[in-house]
Amino acid sequence: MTESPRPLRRNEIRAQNEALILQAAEKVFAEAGFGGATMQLIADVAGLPKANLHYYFASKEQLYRQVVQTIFEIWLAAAEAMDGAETPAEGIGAYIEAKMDISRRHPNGSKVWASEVMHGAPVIQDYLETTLRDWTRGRAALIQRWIDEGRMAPVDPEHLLYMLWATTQHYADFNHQIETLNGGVPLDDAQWRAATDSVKQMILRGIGAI
Amino acid sequence: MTESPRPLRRNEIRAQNEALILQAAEKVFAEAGFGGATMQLIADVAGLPKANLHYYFASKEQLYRQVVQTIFEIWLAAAEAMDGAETPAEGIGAYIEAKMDISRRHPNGSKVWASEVMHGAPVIQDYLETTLRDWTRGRAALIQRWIDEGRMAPVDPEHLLYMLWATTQHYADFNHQIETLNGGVPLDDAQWRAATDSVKQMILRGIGAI
DNA sequence: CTTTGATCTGACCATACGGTCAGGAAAAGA
DNA sequence: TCTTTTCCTGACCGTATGGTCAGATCAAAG
Repeated sequence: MTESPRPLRRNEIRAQNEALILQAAEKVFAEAGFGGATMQLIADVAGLPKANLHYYFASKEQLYRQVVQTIFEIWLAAAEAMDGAETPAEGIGAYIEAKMDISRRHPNGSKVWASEVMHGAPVIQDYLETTLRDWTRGRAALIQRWIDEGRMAPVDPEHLLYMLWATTQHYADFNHQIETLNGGVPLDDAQWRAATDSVKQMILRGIGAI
Repeated sequence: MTESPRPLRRNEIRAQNEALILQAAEKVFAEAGFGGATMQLIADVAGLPKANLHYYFASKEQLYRQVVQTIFEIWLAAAEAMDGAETPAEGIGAYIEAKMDISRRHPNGSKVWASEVMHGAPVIQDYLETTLRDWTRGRAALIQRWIDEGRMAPVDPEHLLYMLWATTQHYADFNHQIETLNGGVPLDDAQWRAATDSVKQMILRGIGAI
């Protein structure tokens, strides 16, 4: 569509094409699943010949792995919203805000992750056992500290985390269902604001943080 | 494995084989997705020759459709737990119990449904637009009535329903992740009880029902 | 027993898929 | 300019897939 006529430098070419392919792959993997996605379709979406994909990514699986990895890193970065906070209302509220924002901006990434985990995490099992486990333990400890300090109700920190993940990611993974129930149109700005506020209100009150 | 040596009657043969195939299909579709599932694998899991599947089900898509339909009906039946109730705590509490129980007993069905919706509901779009929409409106009205009667906090009924779906189904759809974080073993009876209680407590308190 | 219609299945087919490769085009370096 | 390296791609390949079909098998009706 909008092709830059300027000749590209070597570095730019590689960076641009890899980004183009990853973007197309995220979309196709999200819409069709790993098994249903085809390299040909990804190539078409990216606007490149199929053989060109295999120049940058050795195999379908390797391309998929990169897509999943990218999403995971986005989520990890969002978790920092929880850290600097003094109170649970602040920390968990900011985390909900950040995760709802990701659900809106990266619904496809969220879907690819969900699909991967649902199928038994064949590709990112090591991440679950290392990075995610450590992350979870750290945050559970933080929540437990808040509980011990009497700043919130004595809930099970692990199940609270599951609720946070489930609820926020639902707006990405099930956005088609939500859209259908919304009269066939996506949530607009005000509705996303309302959704985020609803989630924050219900969860924060549910854990006695407000 | 446990084959009944007794000769089967005609009706029994059909009913038994269809059930066998549907059960195998649910498992394979859940583990591999629609695109990744193969009729050969479903046949192997069912212990039947592949050609026999096509005797009972005309196509892979038709078999898939039946699997999705079955799950949907299970969920609809569970919704009745919400109806007879007097108070929100009773009604929503019973609904959470029922949905958590389904997540434990039918994790594969839940995954197939999630996968179908994530991929844009190509097969069950009509269900979303008719049955599910009507169901949602009915329950939202019921919740609104409770709010108007001052029995619970004024939350947005629709977002409450999303939270209920998201949280309960998370224990089925992401059971692999939960299992990994649980030291690699599935939740036992006590842990399922604790999970259900946690969810009930947080949500019911979150909506001011207790 | 004979007939009938449902059940079953090995062998087969057309297609689509992931992946390869030889060789051309283009940019960077000398 | 000439050489080298990277980038690009049409054509091709082996394999696996969903689906078909003719004919065997078997329960039940007459």
